[in-house]
Amino acid sequence: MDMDMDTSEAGGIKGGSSCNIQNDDELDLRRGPWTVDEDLTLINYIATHGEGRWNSLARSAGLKRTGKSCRLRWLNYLRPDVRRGNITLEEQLLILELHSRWGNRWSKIAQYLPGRTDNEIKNYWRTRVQKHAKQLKCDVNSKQFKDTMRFLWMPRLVERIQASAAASSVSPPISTITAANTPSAAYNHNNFEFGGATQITGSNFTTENSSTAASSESFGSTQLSPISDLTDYYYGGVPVGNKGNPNPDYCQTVDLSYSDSITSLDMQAVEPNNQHHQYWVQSRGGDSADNFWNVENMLFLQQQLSDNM
DNA sequence: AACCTTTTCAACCGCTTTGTC
DNA sequence: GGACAAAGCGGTTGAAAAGGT
Repeated sequence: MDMDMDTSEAGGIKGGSSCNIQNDDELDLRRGPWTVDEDLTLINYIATHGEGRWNSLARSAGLKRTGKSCRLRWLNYLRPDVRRGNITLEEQLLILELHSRWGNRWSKIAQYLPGRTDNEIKNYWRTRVQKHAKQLKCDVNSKQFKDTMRFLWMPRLVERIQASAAASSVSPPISTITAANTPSAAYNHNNFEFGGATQITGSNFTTENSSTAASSESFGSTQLSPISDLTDYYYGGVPVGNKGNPNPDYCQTVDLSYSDSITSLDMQAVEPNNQHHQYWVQSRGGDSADNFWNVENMLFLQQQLSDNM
């Protein structure tokens, strides 16, 4: 096992144990942040010999690191196809959807976000999503929070993706719409039923071969419709991820265009400077990609939570 | 400017799964 | 089928950066 391997190489189970430190010293194994020289050594070695067999790789390359540490450094940081930087709206949407299906299966989720590592997705979930749950004083795994994500957060993400696509004039053609199946209608104050069977057709998660209904139940870990590998993903007609080139033919497009039926609340949702109604939760780093929460929604959720207690 | 608090994320730990003999 | 090693995974930690006072 890796633990055993580490024990034999690094000399201990607990990193902070004196035994471990002693053996680390004996083996002169390094820990902590990687230096530029170490990075270059690892990159050059893998460029020549390929990756894998991490323990022998570490020794052969002359790195005073465990094989495990080398593997992690390569996969999470040095690999040439690692994408860095802010998680895009599309990626956020995909993470939310896939997490609703698979839970904390970070590596599985990462397979559908090319260039993103499981570690990065995990960190995103913990720092952003769990933060919101904490702000709302509910458990991140609670039905209330999951419903909030599906009925408020995800439709809002779709809107923002659409809005940004429209702003950049590269939005793909969208078929005609009806007011009833716009995401706006789905969480319109008048139509919204928290956790109930509200009309959410505008934000159904679709794949090339499925039309998974976005019921609140589907947000749990059960009743998951199978998702095929190598599938292009669309959420509400918005391509949110792919394992290859998006093919519009695969898209079971759900009408998403805005219409005159958009309510005042909906308009506020895409109007970032409305100080009166909006409480934009700023994230450090300036992405603002997770700023979907407004006072009304938070109060609404809190009301639901108190009603259910 | 200095200090304190909060947030982020790279790296680690330990457990499980997979592969090989 | 058992033993062992390697790889993979998810949870957690802690240093550094950023924000707040």
